[in-house]
Amino acid sequence: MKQRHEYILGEVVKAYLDTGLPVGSRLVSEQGGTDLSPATIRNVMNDLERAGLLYSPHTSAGRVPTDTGLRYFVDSLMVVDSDIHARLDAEVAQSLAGAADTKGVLRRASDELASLTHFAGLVTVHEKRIRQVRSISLIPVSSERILAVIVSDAGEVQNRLLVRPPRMDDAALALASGQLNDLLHDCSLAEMRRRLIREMEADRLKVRELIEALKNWAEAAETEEPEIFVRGQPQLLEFPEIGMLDTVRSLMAAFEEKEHLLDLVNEVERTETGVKIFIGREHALVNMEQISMVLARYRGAENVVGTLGVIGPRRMHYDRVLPIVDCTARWVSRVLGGQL
Amino acid sequence: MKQRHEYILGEVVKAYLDTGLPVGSRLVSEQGGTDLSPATIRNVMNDLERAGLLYSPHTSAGRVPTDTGLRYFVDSLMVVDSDIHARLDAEVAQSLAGAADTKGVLRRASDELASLTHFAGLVTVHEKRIRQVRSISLIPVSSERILAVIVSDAGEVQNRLLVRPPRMDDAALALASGQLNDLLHDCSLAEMRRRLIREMEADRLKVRELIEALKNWAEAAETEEPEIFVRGQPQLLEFPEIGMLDTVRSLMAAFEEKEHLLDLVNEVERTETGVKIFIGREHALVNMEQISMVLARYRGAENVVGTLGVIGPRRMHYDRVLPIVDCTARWVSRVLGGQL
DNA sequence: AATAGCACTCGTGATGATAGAGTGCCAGCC
DNA sequence: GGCTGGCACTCTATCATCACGAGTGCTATT
Repeated sequence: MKQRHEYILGEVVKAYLDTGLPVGSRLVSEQGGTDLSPATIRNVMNDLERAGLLYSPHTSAGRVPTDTGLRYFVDSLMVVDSDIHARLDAEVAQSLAGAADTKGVLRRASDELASLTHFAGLVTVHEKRIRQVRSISLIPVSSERILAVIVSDAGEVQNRLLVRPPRMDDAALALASGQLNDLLHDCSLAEMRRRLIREMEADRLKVRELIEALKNWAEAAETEEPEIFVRGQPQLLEFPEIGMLDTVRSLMAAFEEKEHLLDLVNEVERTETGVKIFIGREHALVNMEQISMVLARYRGAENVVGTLGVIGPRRMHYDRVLPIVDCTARWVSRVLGGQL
Repeated sequence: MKQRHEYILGEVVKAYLDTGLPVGSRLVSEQGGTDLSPATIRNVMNDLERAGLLYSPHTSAGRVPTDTGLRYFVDSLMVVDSDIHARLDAEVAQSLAGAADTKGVLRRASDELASLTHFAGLVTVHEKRIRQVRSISLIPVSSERILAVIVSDAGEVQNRLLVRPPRMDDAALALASGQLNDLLHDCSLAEMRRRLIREMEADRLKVRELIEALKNWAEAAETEEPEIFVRGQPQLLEFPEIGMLDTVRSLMAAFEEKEHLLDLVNEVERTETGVKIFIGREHALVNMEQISMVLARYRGAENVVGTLGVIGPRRMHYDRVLPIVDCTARWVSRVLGGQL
């Protein structure tokens, strides 16, 4: 592509990102650091339109970059201000430092993404499920309740209050706890369920209710919903192109039915590390052609991994958002890696 | 109020609930079980308007019930179909039965509220915070991690993975666990924090890092966010009176900043048990004049209490929604009371 | 007391004219 | 040959106008 064409594409994109409106040849001629006449620019824009990088909503509107146009801009033309990283770093670090636990870190991360970008911040967690049981213990809580705690090989913990079987004192409980631990040590949830059923049939452990409860738990844990933290949705409505009723509906639906979002987000998973940008139709979410996403993976210690990023209008300033997402992902990884 | 006036108010309200549009005298005259002429009805409607129960958006539109008009309808005119309870009961019970734990029950409840009413279902949890520590225990997890578990006097459990101090074997851990338990047994979170600080200063327990971590935890737990489950928000957008941009924005903001919602919801708390209805401006949420809420308390065992209900358009069929909320609250209470 | 009729008001939707923005193309200029 | 100024053209957004329909309030009538 000729240098002039690149230059003009860049100018059109920049103007579009600022205003969200179609940009005409005159504007480019006047604002840009060039002294080309509108007519010349029109010719170039015509070429760009034929190449599929721009398009006109109608005859006498200016041009708007297509998804491919924006993509070209992001991939080849955009320069990310490197100074920004330094300023961001402190801000993000401070915000995450105050968090108490993993959940808190992720919540704050989504908060921070939202407030830095003024779009919606999104953090998802994958792989948190217990795949392999490392240990299980039963702890007395009161005369009527006991607490069961399962720790996975990934260090993830789940616990639940259970009803204490009648006539089971603390000693018996400790014994049962040991037995259970021997039985279930290092097996998967499915295996755990199977073994518990076998035990129930054999009625070896005498505490049928307890085992039943554990079995139900194992079943439930397998089908648990993935978690997702979203902040700043209302901010999106400020953008008229998103304020369309259909878009809002789809957006809310997407956040509520997390599956679609997660499918998409999994793609980032498969990509190399780094930030991945989806522009307009590049994600396949319907009614969300006006929406872009900037996502990155993070990876804490203990197999806590996931995706975080920003959902905003197609016309966001990718050069500012990209370092924000990148920086946040790095810090989340660092904080989680250090603390958990 | 004269019987005829009540009758006509009722007809207007019913028609309004169906269509959401202003209703004129002719419509009432034709649909209703009366043979009064439109002119007569106009006179009555005029009286009702002066009484503040109806109002006209403009000269030649029909009448719309005011908040007070709807309130009068709900309090005095509405008859709740009692058959509905029986059908609901089975449905709700079945839906909640499948849930694995408290959180699951609440999530399903909000789901069920949303799908039964086609509005947004809302479930909040109060009083789940730990006020008084009943017991604390440290459990070995791996050579590098230990699990700290705090059980409150309300039976609520919180746990957290901590880094195991170097050179602390399982025996030392058990010892420390006992000591801590003696120290912190039956004290409030604030008190727990104070004692831990004192211990740190005296350096009596030798495991400074551990205590520090616990202290941080106590601080974080005090400021923890209340939980809230919302489902079915997108369904609200189907109603044109809610599809207004301002309303949507306020709605999303309200769900995101839970404080306002919770303030409101706390009012239900103070009321006697039963279902409480907020119509339009009766709640003080700005930009949400077109929105009503139907809320009820639930109360499980172990001090798990909260509020649940429905957020929908002002023109909802209160006679159908009311039993749904009521029934759900009862079942949530029952299920949580039985299982926890 | 209820009704019928009528004049009046107001919002809605269609129509048409106008101004403005921006293009495409052509002829001329460097 | 590439760039530019000029011009005709197209399309949209906006506004005023108009007719229509809906519904009311009032008054005369039964």
